[in-house]
Amino acid sequence: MEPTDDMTANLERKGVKPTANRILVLRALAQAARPMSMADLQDKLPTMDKSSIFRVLTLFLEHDIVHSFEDGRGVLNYELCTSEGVCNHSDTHIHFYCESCQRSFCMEDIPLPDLSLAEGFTPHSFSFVVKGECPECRKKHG
Amino acid sequence: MEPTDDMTANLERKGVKPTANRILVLRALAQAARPMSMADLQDKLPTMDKSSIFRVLTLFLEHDIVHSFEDGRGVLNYELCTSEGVCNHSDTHIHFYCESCQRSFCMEDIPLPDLSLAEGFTPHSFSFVVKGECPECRKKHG
DNA sequence: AGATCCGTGCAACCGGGTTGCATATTTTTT
DNA sequence: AAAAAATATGCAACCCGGTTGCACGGATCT
Repeated sequence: MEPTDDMTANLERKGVKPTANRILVLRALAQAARPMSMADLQDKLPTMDKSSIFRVLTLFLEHDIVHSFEDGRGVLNYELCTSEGVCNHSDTHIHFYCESCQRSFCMEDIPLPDLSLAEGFTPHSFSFVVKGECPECRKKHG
Repeated sequence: MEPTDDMTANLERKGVKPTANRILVLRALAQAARPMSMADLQDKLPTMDKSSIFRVLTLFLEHDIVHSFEDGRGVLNYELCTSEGVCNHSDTHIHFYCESCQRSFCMEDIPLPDLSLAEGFTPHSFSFVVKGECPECRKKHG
C-alpha cells in the first residue's frame, strides 16, 4: 500500500484538496485493489458518514480519480483509475461479478468486442458484466 | 396486437392461470414490443397496484413468459420471451439503452461476442448494455 | 481578529423493489 | 347451492442504495 504522502500527492495532482476523509477513501480503494460499492466502503470506513463517502466519490469521479459502473445487481461500484494521465474508464473493460461472494473483478486483459449496432443507434458507453463464480469461491464450494 | 383470446391461450400454454391482471400485463408488454420497467407498467396500468404488477412479473419470470435484465441505470426491465418453446433469455442478446428517452431496445440481430475469461472464472450469465442515443431521439434533438 | 469558504455529519428523503396481512375472488368439496 | 379451501389482489409498510438540505465546525484569507 502507498504511504499517506503518496495519497496526498495523487490527490493534489488531480486538483483535489487532500482532506483526511478523502485520503481514507483513496486508501481504502487502493488497498482493496478491486471495485468497491458504497456499502463496502461504509464497512471499511465506519468513522465516515455515508453521505461523506458519497460526496468524496462524486468528487473523485469528476476528477477522474475513480470511475464507476454497475455490478450485476444494479449497485454502483467504484475503482481507482490506473493510468496516470488518462482515466481507465469503465467502458474500456469488462467486469466479472461473482454471484457467490458478491465481489466485482476487472477483466482488463480481455479486449472489448467491437460490435456494429443497428443503423441510427449512437453508442456513448458500454456496460459489459459477466456474472458467475470467481476462482476463490469455485475452490471453496464449487 | 393480439386479441384477448390469444393472450389467454398463451398464458395457459405456459401453465399460468389467465386472470384479468395477468392479461393486462401481458397485453401491455406485447403492445410496447420493447422492454418495460415496473414504472413503465405502472404508468400504463393505473388500475393495478404496484405489488400486483410485481407478483405477475415474478410469476411470468418463473414460467418463462418474460425475462428480465438491468438497463443502464440499474433498473429492471422485462420483455416478452419471443420463441414458442424456449425462452429467449436476456443473456442471449445485447440491449441498447437510450440515455435521452430512457427506453431500452433489444439488439437481437447482433451476435454475442464470445470472450474467453481469465482462468478459473466460471460464467453463468451475461449482461451487455450499450448506452447512447436511439435513432428517434437522434433525429429529434441530435 | 473577523469574514468567508468549504468539508462534514446528521437526518430526512426518494425511488425501485419486496413483503405481511387482510380482503376479495375463484375453485373445490359436499 | 352452500361451505370450505385455495388463490389472487390491494394496501400499507418496509428495505436498501443513493441523494439532498441544513447547520455546525474547521480551515483560509485579509
